Amino acid sequence: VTDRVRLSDVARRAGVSPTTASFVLAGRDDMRISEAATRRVRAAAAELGYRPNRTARSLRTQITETIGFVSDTIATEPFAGATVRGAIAAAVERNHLLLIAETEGDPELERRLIDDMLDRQVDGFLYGSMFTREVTLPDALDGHRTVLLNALAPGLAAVIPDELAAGRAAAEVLLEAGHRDGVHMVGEVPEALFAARERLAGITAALADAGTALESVLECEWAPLPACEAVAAMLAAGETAKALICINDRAAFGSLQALQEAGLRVPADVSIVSFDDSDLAQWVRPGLTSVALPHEAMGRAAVELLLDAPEQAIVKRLEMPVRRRGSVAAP
Amino acid sequence: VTDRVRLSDVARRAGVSPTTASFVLAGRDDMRISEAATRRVRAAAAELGYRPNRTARSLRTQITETIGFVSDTIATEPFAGATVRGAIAAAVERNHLLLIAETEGDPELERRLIDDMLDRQVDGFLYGSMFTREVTLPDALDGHRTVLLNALAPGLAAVIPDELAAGRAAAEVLLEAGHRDGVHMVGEVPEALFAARERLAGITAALADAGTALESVLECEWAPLPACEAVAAMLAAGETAKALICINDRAAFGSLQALQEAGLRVPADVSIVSFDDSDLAQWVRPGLTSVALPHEAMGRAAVELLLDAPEQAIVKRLEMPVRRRGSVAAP
DNA sequence: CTGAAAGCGCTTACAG
DNA sequence: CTGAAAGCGCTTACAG
Repeated sequence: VTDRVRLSDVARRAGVSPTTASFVLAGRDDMRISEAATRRVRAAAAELGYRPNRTARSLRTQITETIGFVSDTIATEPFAGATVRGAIAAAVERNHLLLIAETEGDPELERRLIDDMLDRQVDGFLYGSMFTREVTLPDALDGHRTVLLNALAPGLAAVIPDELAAGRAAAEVLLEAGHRDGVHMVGEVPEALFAARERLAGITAALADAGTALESVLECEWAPLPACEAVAAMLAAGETAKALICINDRAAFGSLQALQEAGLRVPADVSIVSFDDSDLAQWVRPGLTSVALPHEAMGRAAVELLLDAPEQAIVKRLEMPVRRRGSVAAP
Repeated sequence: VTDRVRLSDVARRAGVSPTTASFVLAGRDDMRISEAATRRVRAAAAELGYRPNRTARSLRTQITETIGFVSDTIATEPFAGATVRGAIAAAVERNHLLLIAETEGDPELERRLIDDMLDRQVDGFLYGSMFTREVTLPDALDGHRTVLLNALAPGLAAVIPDELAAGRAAAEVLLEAGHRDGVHMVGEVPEALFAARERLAGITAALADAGTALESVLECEWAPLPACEAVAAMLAAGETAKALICINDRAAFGSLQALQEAGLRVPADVSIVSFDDSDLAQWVRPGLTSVALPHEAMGRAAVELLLDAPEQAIVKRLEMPVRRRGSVAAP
């Protein structure tokens, strides 16, 4: 590596002081630098391929244009890599870079990672959670500009998916197709799970608005096998099902298997709507109509909130778009 | 935020010079600082909760303990988020942090991101690719310590999955179960695709060692529908299939559908082995025996290579472990 | 319109 | 055993 060009190199070549060179390069036209000097500095910088040493600049300005992204986990569904991608893209558009770390839910590791980022003088934090939930902000983040990502805490800026509206949307897809009776929900709804609670509330509200209600909620884990067993059991009990609202695509996948094994066709006999819009939703046949988590948009929105509205404790609820595929038909 | 404690604050409280405080905190026992001074500095630092300003330190030492992770894409299969996770974990274990960015395959954006990281004085780079492939190192990275991740270039350190051995392993799973005839491969093998080429080479070699060979290669895209159609067409043409080696789990998923529709059972009538070990492999029934991409291990290995063997152009081929499930049986 | 000087918070020869 | 001083590469009052 050849040594980096410094500001003093540019200044010397342009025949001005570092002060003047700095003013020109910073674009501070309030300093009334002469046309000639401006031109010479610009030319010198270009010829030498000058790039400012941001470490030095940051030491002086106290600004690093770097954001810390701290999350319990990064790679896993449903709080997926697309969130990271969205955050990175929004940051880069605003000339920032992201320092990323995973806490694995370990408070000690979390503390250390936040300190490590603070030592590197990050300008602010994105604090993320895999599942949407209420969190308490770590002490280490106290007093530092932070936006919660897929998490909520009193008095703090946050970005979450609008699960309530998503629940309504899922139910409305069925209502629009003409379904009123025999609508079951597949997947347990633990009180502690924000997404589940809100989805169910939205579903219930939309059905109530239409003067009807859920036939039943099949309590099972959010995975193919449990869902398959739950649906099979319901069918075996003689219940009629005309439509299933599955808590996620994996549960929908299992439900699909149960229906097939029972000789029921989707969507001719039973319609299915689910949540997440994971890859699975498009691989399965028929494709699943699914309400998507706006991962990328959430990452973007969090960065935008952090950078554009530094003082406000706004909670942004992002729309969860419905992806229509072939799993819904008239009853 | 209360102002950060500086080294000079610690020194004053301990009654020593910043020099002495720095030596103590840096653990430079070659400087023979007195027991008493050492104790006082340590106590003062602890009481004040001192943490060094890494920006200032970096400006002086030219070391940031920060690594730049540049990849064409980060969130997508098969070069998955687990790679990022592994890299982050290995970095944190070594007291480093990761600056992460995505180039989206755009050379201009790539150039800019690398420069942005260089401006922040990163100590080195991980340069990643979504698909394993030969790359040419961007000019901007010239002369900077770099490890390729899921990519190869002459004379450079790199971490890639051992696809050749993986191909052998897939074939051996079938051979061990007693398969010799009627083994087909599902999925096209473009010359440009390193993974495909090597997998096929490994399969071919293992079968040849056992004195047999692939019945055919079904050329189709690596997705459920194309694979389903290709397998259906083969069956319709009257070919007999006893085992399928599918280029990835999505192709295996499609193959499974085609077999089911043809009334063939897996694994009783036809065995299936595939690659990737994605979530799909465990959701499907029977579960797919699949050769896994060691994402997390690759991320870890790349960081370790970068930090522990800075001068060597080692190419690490990481083992792809076979995950055995229910899709293979004796013919 | 321009430059000399101070200072951001550290580390590290150097001198004693 | 310890400290005064220089310096990493910038930015920015301040003076002229």
